[in-house]
This record gives sequence, C-alpha cells and structure tokens, in this order.
Amino acid sequence: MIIPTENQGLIRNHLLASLSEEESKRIFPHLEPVELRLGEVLSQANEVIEYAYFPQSGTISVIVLMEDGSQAEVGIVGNEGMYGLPIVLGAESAPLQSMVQIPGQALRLKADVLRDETKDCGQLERVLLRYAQAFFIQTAITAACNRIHHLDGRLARWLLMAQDRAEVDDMLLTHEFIATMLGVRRAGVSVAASKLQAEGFINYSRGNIRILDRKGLEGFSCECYEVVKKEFDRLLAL
Amino acid sequence: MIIPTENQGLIRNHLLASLSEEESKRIFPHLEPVELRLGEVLSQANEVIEYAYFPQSGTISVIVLMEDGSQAEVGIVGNEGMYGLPIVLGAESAPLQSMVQIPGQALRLKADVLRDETKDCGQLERVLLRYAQAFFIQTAITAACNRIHHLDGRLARWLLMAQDRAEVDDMLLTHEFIATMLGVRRAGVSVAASKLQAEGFINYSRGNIRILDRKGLEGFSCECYEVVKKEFDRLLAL
DNA sequence: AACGTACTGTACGGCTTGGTACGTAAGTGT
DNA sequence: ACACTTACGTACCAAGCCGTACAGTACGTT
Repeated sequence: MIIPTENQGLIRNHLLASLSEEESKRIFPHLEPVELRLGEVLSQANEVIEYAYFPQSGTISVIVLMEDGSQAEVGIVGNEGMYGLPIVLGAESAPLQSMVQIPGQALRLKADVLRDETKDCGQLERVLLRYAQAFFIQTAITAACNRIHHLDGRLARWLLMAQDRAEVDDMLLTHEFIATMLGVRRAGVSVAASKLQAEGFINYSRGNIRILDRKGLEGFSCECYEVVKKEFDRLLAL
Repeated sequence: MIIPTENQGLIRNHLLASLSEEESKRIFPHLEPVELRLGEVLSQANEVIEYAYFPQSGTISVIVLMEDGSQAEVGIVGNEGMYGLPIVLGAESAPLQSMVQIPGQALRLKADVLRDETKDCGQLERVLLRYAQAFFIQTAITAACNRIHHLDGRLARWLLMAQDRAEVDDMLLTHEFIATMLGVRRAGVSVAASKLQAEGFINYSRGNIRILDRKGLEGFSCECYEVVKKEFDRLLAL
C-alpha cells in the first residue's frame, strides 16, 4: 500500500501505511527520512535507543553479541515492520545490537515521540503490538531452528526472509556477512550457497546474490520460513 | 512480595503482586486458582489461547514443535511472569505450545477479561508489556545461545533459569525431559549432568535434581544466564 | 522376594560444523 | 599492465553432537 504524503513522499513502510488518516496526520510530521547505510549500527547493545526506524527499503538486522565476539542474528526488520520495539514495550535499551543489513531508506521517529504517541492506546499501539508478537514469533522460531535445522535449510530460509523484507531481486551480501548473521563459518556458507546455486535457486558472484527460483528455495528451506511468513501475514493483514 | 487477598490467599506471582490496590480489586475477582500438573498442555500450537496463567509456583515452558517431532524450548515462565502474552499483544493464538514443566499452582484469567483489562492502557498493561520485553530478550538470547554455546554451559544455564522461576531446591526433572527442552539427546544431557555433579554443582538421582552450588553453576554456565537475569531484574524491578 | 519399569551410564560410528589454511578468481587502484 | 584487495572454492583435522544400542541401577508393584 502506497500513500502519498506532503513531506515524506511515498510511504512504503507497511506499518505506517496502515495508519488511519487521523493518526497519520499526527505522526507523519515527526518522521525524519534517513539513509540506511550498509553496516551502520542503529543502536548498540545496552545503549539508550534514540530513534525508532520504519524501513522504506532495505533491512535492519537485530543481533546478539557474545563476550568472545561471536554473534548471531535473532531477527530481521524490513518495510513490513519497525526497529524500536523496546521503546513501545517500556524499555529504554536492550542487550541487542541493530545494524543495517541491506542499505535503503527509512523514516525515523524520536523515541520520546513514539512513547507519547503510544501512550493513549490508539491504533498505532495496537498495530505495533501485533507487530511485536510477529517479531517475537520470528525470534522464537529462529531459536528452535538454530538448534534443530542444518545450515543448508537455514541459509535458504534466511535468503527468503531477507528478500521478503528487502523487496529487491539483487542483494549485496557476501558469504562472510551471511555467515556472521547465521552464526557460522564463512566456509560453511560458501559450501551451502554453492549447493543452492547448483540447484539453480540462486546466482551469486562477489557479494551480489540474486534469487532465481523462490519456489525452489522455499522447498529447500526448512519449514521455519513458512511458519514465520504465515504468522506475519496473519498478524499484520491490513 | 506477598500480599494477602480475600479469595486468593497469598499472591506469590510477582506481576500480580506489583499491581496497585485499585487494579488488584478489579482483577483479582476474575482470577481462578488452578493446579499446574506436570506435562499438562496449557495451549496447543495455533489453537486459540483461552486463559492467561500467572504461576504462583512451578514453571511453564514455551516450546516450538517441528514437523518431524523434534522440539525445543524458547522460554520459561515462572512466578516472575505470565503465560499469555499473545493475548496482550493482540493475537488469539501462536504457533507455540505451552506446557507445565515443574508442577505447581497458578492463577488464571480468561483471555477476554485480560483483553478488556489491558484495553485502557493502565498499569496492568504497562507491567505486562515490560514483561513482554523481558521475555523477548530471554528468547532472543536463547536463539543465539542455541547457535553458539555448547551443551555443558547451556544445561547449567537452563537449570539456573528453571530454579530461579520455580523457587524450589529440588526439581523433578529427568534427563529425558531436560533433553527435550534443550533440543538434544537424552544421552547428551546425562554426560553433561554428570560433569556438573562431579564438580559438586548439582546432585541428582532418578528424576530429582538438587542444586547445591549456585555460584559454581553460574560460573560454569554460559554468559547468557547473567544477561537474561539482569534484563529481568532491570525491567521488572518493583 | 521377584519382577517389571523407569532412569541413567556408557559406547560406537557417522554426520555436521568449527578452526584454519591456502589457492584462485574477480574487481580496484595506481 | 601491474600489484593489491576482496570474495569465494576447497581441503584437512578436530570437536560436538546425533542415532542408536545396551547394560546397570533404583524404585514400585505384586
């Protein structure tokens, strides 16, 4: 759904697009368009979250960092959602890092403004809470998936989820980067990715991945992709 | 915090205990005391959630079930919390199962009542949203932990978290059961548990586990225990 | 006291992934 | 054109865990 607005141009973010005219009028003036630059850290673990980000394009990755430097992604935010749920849920910070995974644009909102706007239990809060539930399910399924499923299927799922949220065919992602997100070795991703390429599902070269056959990938992916997708569709249906 | 009430006896559940007198008066009449029986399924995946449960003692496990029958726990609820967040966040169901892990008592609340009581953006909703954030962090850390940390440390963490929530010294838990929760083999748990016993941290026999040395366990556990505990303390401080 | 059941100890082969390393190829800068 | 950097292909051994199996041991039942 794309709604033209005075000062923000087109609204490609689904959460913002789903707001009523009245809420839009109240909130849109506070939205500030910003670039999401590859690798940019939007908030460090345990630091106060200053802004909520509504991606218009690109994706934001939510990551757990361990003491020894190892890390793993626990959720992806694209134009279907928002980064900044801790603000809505009453926390100023969280022990998670968020960074730009696929570059793009976002509309950001000061944390204070978001807190005020969700105080009155209006439509915005209802929408964001349903999104919080969807995001929680994404993370919960990821927790089990990380324990149970193998790298091949997890990689396929991750590519599908990233593309759903980025809404572009070509994604600038190196094996190295994907390995960090999945919490595995780069070499492991290279092996798994070459399988996907051999099957004709994807095509990649030097940091550029193109998805050629979504249906094929979905079949190859672990079941988690479908479970999470259904849940997002169900909870965020407009 | 323990508050005597007319019809419910003592309130051992932290969330309920933190409510103001006014909110308590409104909500407590709707609370129904129930037994949490070992292994009892409180809600099946994708089925409508009829009740929210506020444990007074014992714990509830939130679990992801895969198609092939494998499963893994993504969160534990004890008397610090509530099972039923999807209701608060605007969902009628979730693709997760909840079952009683350690038997005890709970106060339950009809989903409709909870929805009504959190409609007006009162103190109850604020408390429950902060709890939602804490529970989300628990699940997010678990997702990364499942990927990165080894069974020994994960077992130690799980025992600590279970005991924090159950608030009993002896826990009726077989290796088989723990293995299901951690998403690993029973034999793997037996090996890891025997290490913990050899270190003098725990003592177990035929389905009964006693924690002897919390500090020792905490040192042996992966760092995730501390991260999650701090987050709960921080967000749910009364 | 004998038996059956449930729980735990232990073992073995095999798969997946980790850690590491090195080679090759495709761009990038000079 | 050249070196240089970055991305990927591949290989090796080791570790961790899986699937499975079987034996031993505590407990409840009869």
